[in-house]
Amino acid sequence: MSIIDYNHMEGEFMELIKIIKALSHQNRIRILNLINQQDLCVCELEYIMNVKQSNASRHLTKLKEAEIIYGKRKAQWVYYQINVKLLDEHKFLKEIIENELQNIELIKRDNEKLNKYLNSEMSCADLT
Amino acid sequence: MSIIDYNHMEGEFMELIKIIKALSHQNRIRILNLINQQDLCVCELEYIMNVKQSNASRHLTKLKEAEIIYGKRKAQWVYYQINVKLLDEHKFLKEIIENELQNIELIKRDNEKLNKYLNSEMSCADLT
DNA sequence: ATATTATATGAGTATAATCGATTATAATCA
DNA sequence: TGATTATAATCGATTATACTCATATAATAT
Repeated sequence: MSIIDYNHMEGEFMELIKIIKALSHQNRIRILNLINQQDLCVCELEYIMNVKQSNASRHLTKLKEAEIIYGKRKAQWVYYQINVKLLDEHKFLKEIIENELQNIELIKRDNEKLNKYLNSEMSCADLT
Repeated sequence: MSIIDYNHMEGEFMELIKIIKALSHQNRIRILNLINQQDLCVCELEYIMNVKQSNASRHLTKLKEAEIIYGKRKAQWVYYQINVKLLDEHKFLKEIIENELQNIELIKRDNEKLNKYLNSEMSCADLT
């Protein structure tokens, strides 16, 4: 039996805690901020955030498990996007993503790097 | 060096993550819901939530460390209350506490038990 | 088919969070 | 003062989370 006994916690509460836990890491917040502006694949996040591929992938998995994001495959790449439906159902999520992050330096730098990348001629294929 | 290297994370980001982490446990959410309605001391929370004293106290400490709540001593008892200033600065907090919890059965039961207690002649002194 | 590229996952390790029981501290009361 | 009560802090054990490296899987390209 685990300490947090999800079997004795009803679905709605469990889901909320799962969402909040998914937000409780800086890399996952950074990912949400980025893909809220533009669908991105793992290697693009890896490049913009300057993290290991496995790191980006694992954090994406956590966000996916909480259904905050989902991925759509295009050729080799999986493009991740925000689950707008969930954002509408849980306004605090939208609040965090859209209003809590603007003054954070690391987020600003991520945004600059994203914009530079988007304005360049580059694509995922050039990032390796 | 810790995995989450707070030294390399600027203050604003660190503070936000700390707040979100403080929300990522069902007992802490329950506490916030309760003291949002009424200042309560540890033994009252222990009684209403039916948890161990050390459990309630530790979760309160986490919320205190994130500055979401603070305690004021009255005689032997420490009454905890919401930090309204922080709630105003971070609207997602207010969103969660006031709009996310109403449909959760466990929260409803907590509220019922709180109201029964408040309508009774009982005080902390009677709970042991 | 084989090689290449992108993504996901298993393994091992390190750190962090949680629990209950116990002990320490702080205020009150007899 | 000494006993009582409320709260906080500590201890050891357990579970959860996060990290990287290496490998597996999936799609594409030659």
